[in-house]
Amino acid sequence: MSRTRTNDSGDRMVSKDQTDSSSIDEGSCGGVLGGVGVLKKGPWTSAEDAMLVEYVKEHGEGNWNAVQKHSGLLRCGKSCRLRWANHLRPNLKKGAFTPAEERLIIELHAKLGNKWARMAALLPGRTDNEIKNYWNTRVKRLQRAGLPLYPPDVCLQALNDGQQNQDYSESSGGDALHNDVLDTNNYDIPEVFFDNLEANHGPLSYAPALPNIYVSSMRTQALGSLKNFNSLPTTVKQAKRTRESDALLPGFLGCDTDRLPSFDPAQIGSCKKVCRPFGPLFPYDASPNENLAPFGVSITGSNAFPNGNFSASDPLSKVVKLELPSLQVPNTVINSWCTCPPAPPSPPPLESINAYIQSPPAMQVQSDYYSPWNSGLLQEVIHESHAKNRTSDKSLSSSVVTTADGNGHSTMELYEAEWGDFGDPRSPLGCSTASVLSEHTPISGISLDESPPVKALPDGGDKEISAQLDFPRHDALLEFDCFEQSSDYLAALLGEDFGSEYKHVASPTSALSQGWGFGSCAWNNMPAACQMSELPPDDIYGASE
DNA sequence: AACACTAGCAACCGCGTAGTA
DNA sequence: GTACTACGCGGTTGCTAGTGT
Repeated sequence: MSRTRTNDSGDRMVSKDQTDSSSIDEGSCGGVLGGVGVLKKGPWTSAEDAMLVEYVKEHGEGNWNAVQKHSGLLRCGKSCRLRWANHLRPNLKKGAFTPAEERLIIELHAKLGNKWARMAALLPGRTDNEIKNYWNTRVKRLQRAGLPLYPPDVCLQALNDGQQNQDYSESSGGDALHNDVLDTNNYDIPEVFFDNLEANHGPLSYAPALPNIYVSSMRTQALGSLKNFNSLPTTVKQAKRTRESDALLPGFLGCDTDRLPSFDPAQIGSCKKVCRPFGPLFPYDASPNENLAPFGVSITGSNAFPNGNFSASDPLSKVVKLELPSLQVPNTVINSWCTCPPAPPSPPPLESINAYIQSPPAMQVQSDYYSPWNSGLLQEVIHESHAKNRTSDKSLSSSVVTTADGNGHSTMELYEAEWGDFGDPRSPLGCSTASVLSEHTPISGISLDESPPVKALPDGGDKEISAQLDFPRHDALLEFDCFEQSSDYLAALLGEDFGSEYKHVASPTSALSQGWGFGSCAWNNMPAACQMSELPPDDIYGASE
């Protein structure tokens, strides 16, 4: 299916041009330029390429509108620039993306969103258009397959970056919701990961549907439709287009050590910052019926859903509409709903929350709405619930976190299959993120409607969850060969400083040892199921120190 | 073999933004 | 302040090649 891209455009274009004189048309660049002639559109011919190359050799890049003037090329400057940038400039790498590149793209996209040019800058020899096409194709493919867009580890890392950003913003003393850093870095990221452990997307819910998917590119979909997905980075758009200002890079590279939150094991269970504006991009589906935040808080206008998915016609969104973009939600809301102890003044009584969860209004409470806030709230609730009444009150957790089918399968198994190319997908968080992603899988082959009802866990259910999340200890993650490879690759691209840190972060084990990256992400964003586990973190991940 | 369908890619288009004269 | 230029990006279109019937 895949066409060879190597040097194909020219030849193909020649034939095309030879047969299609209609390619000469009014160009978007003005069509007729200064009476010189009609600007040509359509595929480039080898002759045109040669002319352009010659021009660039002589005059260098830039001033593309002068190309037509100086070279006689009947192409608009824009077209020339694109042609040069995408096909003619030296050191362009042709051919299919390598697995390492694919992985890197995925990682970058998780961090940067649709910043194709920025990604291209980190992928030597690749163009933004190429990356975009690859991504869009991939999205479509995975969408069809009902797969999540991102592998668990990438999701988690992105989330962790968000945490870092949050930490940074908080430590910087600024208004976390209004400072530029956040505007730039903290894109609305869906959260509430533990919801996705719902049984209704039980393990392997769609795994059988994807046997033949191109494994190396198989992560996705989670994140919904292509449009939804593509729209998500609109948050990036709104984050203002700074020209390689690197404003976003900290988010992605996440390696500004000054910003790195220290990983305090003592903090692990404290659930202190469960609500974070998750960092760069976590594209996901924000279909209309998923806009309902827990407890009836429907956050509309979120930057995360700029694509119109917040349909006014959506009855669910009528509950409570916060018209502010998510990052502009009043602090009071945030404080009351998202922050954990110390003593949040306004969190609804646990009982009421429980009541709500257990007897939600007549609306969808699929827990598949991911606001930047509900995660924190839920985590808090869960945490409190767990702390308060570890043995008696399982209802809350069971409402939020449900086990799969009880047969011991976990969603990770799916990813194990999906992510074979990238080593062991059974990251400690694979369980959650996979579920999270699957939650937003409209085309998963299993509709939400078909999902089994959320079931309350029997006593000890949390342990069951824990058992189901019986992922290997983190030392098993050493199998993340490809991940390491891509990290190495990134290191090579970005220099040792970044590379080393990124690699450390990228490496689950090193992340754990360093106390961030996977480590901090792993726990702070740990699905409730994991957090509710009786096991201390060390018992989950294994001794990290 | 012929046809229809589909995936992937190159290129275009329109809009917005940044830099500069 | 304005115009111009270049760039970035999302969306779209059209073509080619592969695949299925």
